[in-house]
Amino acid sequence: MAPKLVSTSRSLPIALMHAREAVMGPIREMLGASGVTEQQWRVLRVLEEAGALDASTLAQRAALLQPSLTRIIKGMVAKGLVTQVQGEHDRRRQEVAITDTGVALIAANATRAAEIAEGWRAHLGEDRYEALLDLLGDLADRDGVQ
Amino acid sequence: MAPKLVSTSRSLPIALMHAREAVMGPIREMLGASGVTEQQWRVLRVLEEAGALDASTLAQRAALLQPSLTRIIKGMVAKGLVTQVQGEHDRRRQEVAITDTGVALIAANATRAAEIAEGWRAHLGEDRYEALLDLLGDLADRDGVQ
DNA sequence: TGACAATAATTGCGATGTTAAGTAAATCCT
DNA sequence: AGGATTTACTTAACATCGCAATTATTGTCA
Repeated sequence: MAPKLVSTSRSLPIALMHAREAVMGPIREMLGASGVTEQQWRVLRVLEEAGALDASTLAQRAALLQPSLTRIIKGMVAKGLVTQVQGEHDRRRQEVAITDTGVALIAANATRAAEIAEGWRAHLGEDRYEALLDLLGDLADRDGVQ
Repeated sequence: MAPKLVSTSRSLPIALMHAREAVMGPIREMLGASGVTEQQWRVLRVLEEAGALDASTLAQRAALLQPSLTRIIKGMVAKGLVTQVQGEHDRRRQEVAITDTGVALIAANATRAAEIAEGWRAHLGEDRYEALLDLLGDLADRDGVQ
């Protein structure tokens, strides 16, 4: 017979969706004023941290699919937030880099972003907050297995 | 000056996205064969567990937005997976219920779904798996605050 | 070298996410 | 009673997701 499935309230996918919903709320509120989406924000954050990246690596680190990134970058180039140049050695690659405008947008939101992150940390407590990030990392590391 | 933001690898939103990506992979693979999306699967799981629900409650429990649910239900009614009837007392409400076909679809995937869930539990370990669900629940409970 | 495979990115399509506006029904309030 | 609010859902518009197919470029190897 069919096994009994766990309660939906203890289902990992549903719990992740609910958590994401709660976490993204304040972020979207913050970003709305700057006219960037949460995806564009992730792209900016990754690029500012890592420097110029090819599209594949950028997509992976920003948790975006390649096709989505292609379209997102197009909009960001138009807004002057990033640049996109063809790779020299490998002309298949598209090197994406953040612009001064993009850096300025991050700076303009850094205070609020830090406040929001601190709010979560305070809500869960330092130790549990770090433990959560570790656990989520362990899930992501298992990507593709099974 | 602008505060320094945490590394993107320790960013809660990005960690959640990566975890979701990893967790959903095997599920989508499983559901693809049945011709249902992960969202439709969540709707079925919630309805089978809770019985008939109005659209708002269903959307909340399945972690879907109302507009998305409206469209998803339309497709599911067409496929015979759920029924949708106007509320008797309150005719604004739409009562959604799972059909025998929907129950059968869950049963057909229950074994594989249980295997996948067990894989995560084994990967993290019982205690850490439960702790993760608790932590995600705490995040979701904070929805709206701040 | 030249067909073939592999890689990086783009494009197309249908479904969903997100916000805002619209519609219908119930509730409030004097 | 009845006009203003609130509530539940739907529709609309646009961006993104997720998958598949395509294009352009590079790498492989007989």
